[in-house]
Amino acid sequence: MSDPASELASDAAAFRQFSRFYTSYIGALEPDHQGSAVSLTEMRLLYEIAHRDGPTAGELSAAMQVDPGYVSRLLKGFRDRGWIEAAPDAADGRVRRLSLTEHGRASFAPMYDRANAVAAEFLAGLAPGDRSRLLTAMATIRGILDPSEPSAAPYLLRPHRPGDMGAVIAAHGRLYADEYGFDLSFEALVARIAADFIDGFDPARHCCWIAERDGGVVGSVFVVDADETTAKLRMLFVDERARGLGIGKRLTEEAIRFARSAGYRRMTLWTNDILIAAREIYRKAGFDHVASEPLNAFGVSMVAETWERDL
Amino acid sequence: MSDPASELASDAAAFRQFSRFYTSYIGALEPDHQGSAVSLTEMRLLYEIAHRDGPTAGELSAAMQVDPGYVSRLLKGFRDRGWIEAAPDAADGRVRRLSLTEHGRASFAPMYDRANAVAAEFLAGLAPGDRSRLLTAMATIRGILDPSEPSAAPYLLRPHRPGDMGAVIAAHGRLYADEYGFDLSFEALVARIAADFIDGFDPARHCCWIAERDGGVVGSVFVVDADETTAKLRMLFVDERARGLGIGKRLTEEAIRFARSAGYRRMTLWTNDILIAAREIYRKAGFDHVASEPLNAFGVSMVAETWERDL
DNA sequence: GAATTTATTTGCTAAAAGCATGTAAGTTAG
DNA sequence: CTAACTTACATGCTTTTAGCAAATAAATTC
Repeated sequence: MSDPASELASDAAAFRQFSRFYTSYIGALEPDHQGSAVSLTEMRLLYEIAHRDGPTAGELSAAMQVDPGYVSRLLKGFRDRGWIEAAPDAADGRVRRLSLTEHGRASFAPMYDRANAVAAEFLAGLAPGDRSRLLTAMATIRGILDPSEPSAAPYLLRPHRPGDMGAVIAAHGRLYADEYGFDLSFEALVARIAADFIDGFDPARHCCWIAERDGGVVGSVFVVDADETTAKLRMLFVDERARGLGIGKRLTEEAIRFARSAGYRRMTLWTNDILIAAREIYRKAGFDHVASEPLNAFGVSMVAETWERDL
Repeated sequence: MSDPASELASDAAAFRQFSRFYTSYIGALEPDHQGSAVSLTEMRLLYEIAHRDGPTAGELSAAMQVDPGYVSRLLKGFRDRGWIEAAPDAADGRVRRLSLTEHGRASFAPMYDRANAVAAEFLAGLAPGDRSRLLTAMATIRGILDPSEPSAAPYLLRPHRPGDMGAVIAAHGRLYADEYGFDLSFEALVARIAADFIDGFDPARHCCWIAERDGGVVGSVFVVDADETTAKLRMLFVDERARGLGIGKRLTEEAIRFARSAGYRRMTLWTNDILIAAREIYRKAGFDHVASEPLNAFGVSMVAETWERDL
């Protein structure tokens, strides 16, 4: 597993195994096209015609990776059945813009609905949590394989809810242990801070933002009060796997926005010299480094830093 | 979106859209079978023969949902090429058990490897984070759609390490909120217990077991000291998705074993009347219910119970 | 305006896969 | 123990699916 080449090979095997599984699974789930009025390819073609704006035959052939001659033949069949009509293009006399007729739409809809109904029935049989996990996972795969479909936001900011504090604690513990060699006592400290946050939570003065991606917590930021007019930013983190999306910047901005609207006049935060990426985010967000002191904690030596900015 | 029926319908549409996308995507990715020695179906068939133990033609036809006649014909082709051999069954003279010959294995391997190599090359082109997200998402889908394949590795017990306390806290918070309606203050309580455990950790007197499965924490148990001769079992949990594997029983046994070897003479634990499954585990592990008192906490009314056993 | 390119159609063909029937081996009712 | 039925696989025949290559017609380039 440590050898990158063999890891890649086993990933490839897993990938293909999934594909094999999925295609056969879907084959079993899709209503039987055997003997039905339209084949699966015809169905796809109709779908594309319905969901594009006046496509041409060539466009469909290219998009679906189907032989143009075959597409032409299938379209002829649709025309014979009165499902589509082909309007000559104003600019180019060779191409013909295709669209479903009323009759085509009426014929296609029930076929499409029937297939969807089978899928819906299947989904309804799943536990609600599984259903959303399934669709999230599908969106994830789609987002990775098909960059043209940026499928909604790559991440989501939301307030905290049960399970989040633990996730934030776990992420801090793992991250700081892996990257900076902190020992377990750091995770204990974070756990206490999180517990204090919950027990003393005052929505007017405190706030927590959780960054979520693929159903998992990938970032957080907390705002608590240092004194009457000073807010304190705490526990900012972004998971390694979600970096480069601007999540850290966004969380910091949201924290500042909240602090301002809650009436604080200054904001302070505590960090240290080894957290290079975080320092950069703070600097760009308008914080200044105002004090330093050496610190031995969590089994590591570092320089603790205080940063501040006016709001 | 608030209407459950229309939500289900849109989920179904998303589900099918993904399937459409994925099958066409995979079709494009698989090496071109056009003109190649074997068709995709032949490839699947060879794969099934290689990965089953002496399958029969009928078995393959049923599993792959392919016409028996067609399967028979394809098998004949394989036999003609010397790729498979058919041994008559001892019990039933009609059936013939199939297996790859050496030559068949040698012919199949490169085809299979080539397909895997294409997949590997594709995966190598992805960002490393995307690759792991992709495979995780695939495993998620597979786990939901195909519960019969609950991954090879059942589970693993190990001591705690960075990130585990947070995971345990998160699991408690989520689980008790979902199943019993506990509010956030419960998660804060668990966080404090976990923090205290780490800060006061004494390997001779305390212990923590983490149950891990597919790289995630799916269960835990803690042993701390109540007094000189009494051990206290705490924070036993098993994730919903890992139930039925005997993890709860196993964790409890390990906790008892540790307590005994650490020299404790009694073991006590605190639970409540609504945790039916946990109570059953404690009962079977030899604990007796010795005291009850009503409790209002975490936004819920319950009856707190103390259980004990000698070691 | 001839040559070339592009969008679509059509003739031909091959592969893929199903249906119906056949055959031999096994099972069961009388 | 046989006749009737069932099961597992094989074969003949056919349909469906889909590709290649050449044809046609409009558009573009030289």
